[in-house]
Amino acid sequence: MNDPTGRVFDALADPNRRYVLEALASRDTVTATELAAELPVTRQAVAKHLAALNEAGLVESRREGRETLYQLTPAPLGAAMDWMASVGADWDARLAALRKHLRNRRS
Amino acid sequence: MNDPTGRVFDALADPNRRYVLEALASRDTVTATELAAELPVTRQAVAKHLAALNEAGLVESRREGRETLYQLTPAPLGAAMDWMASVGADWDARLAALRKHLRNRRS
DNA sequence: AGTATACGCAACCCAGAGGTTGCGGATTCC
DNA sequence: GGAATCCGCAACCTCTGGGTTGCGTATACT
Repeated sequence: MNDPTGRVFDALADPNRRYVLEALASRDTVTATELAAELPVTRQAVAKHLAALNEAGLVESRREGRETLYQLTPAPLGAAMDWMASVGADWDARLAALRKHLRNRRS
Repeated sequence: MNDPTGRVFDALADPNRRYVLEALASRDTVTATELAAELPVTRQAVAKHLAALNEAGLVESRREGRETLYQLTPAPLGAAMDWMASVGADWDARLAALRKHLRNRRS
């Protein structure tokens, strides 16, 4: 799991974690207890998810007084999207080659 | 897990599954035993992974004689990329608004 | 016909992820 | 100072996901 892209997909694989990211996308700062009120899980569970997101580099934490604020860091999403795009692109290339080959055979 | 996007991320969360997709991107057709030779796992394990990828709509299977051929179907990748893009975009929008706000305060 | 190959199905094992409860320590409010 | 929040740490539980072995079956080779 040293692979950063792998950690991102791992982080995105959980629905609660995706909810956290969605919330973070429209709220720009959030605390664990705040999210725990909107989710069917405990504050500690949310804290673990935030830790996982932080581990994946998708989130940064900053302590402000007695509460810990979490903030989105969408950069790693780019790398993950690049991976998917490359898989899709290579496949598209092969598909195009196949089409060309079929056209040549037919003529 | 009715959410199709969720199933895609779930599928991409496993390194062996990502290897399968990479192989499939450059080979356009593949069998379970073939992949099992290149991976540190059994044929059955690979078969399960292919089943998971099929469940996520990333792969299609077709039986040809005594072997089962698997083929990439990259369409669902697009939906997953859209999800990530929207999260990133919303965040970027909020960031731009914050910058604007700071500029106004400063002047 | 007999052997070898490729598959699917089922039972089983096990580590780890997601979740909970129960604390104790800071920080803010009155 | 005392009560109310907000947090982190740790122990614990449960269940599912990735993996294996074993077996029966269908297709291909010779």
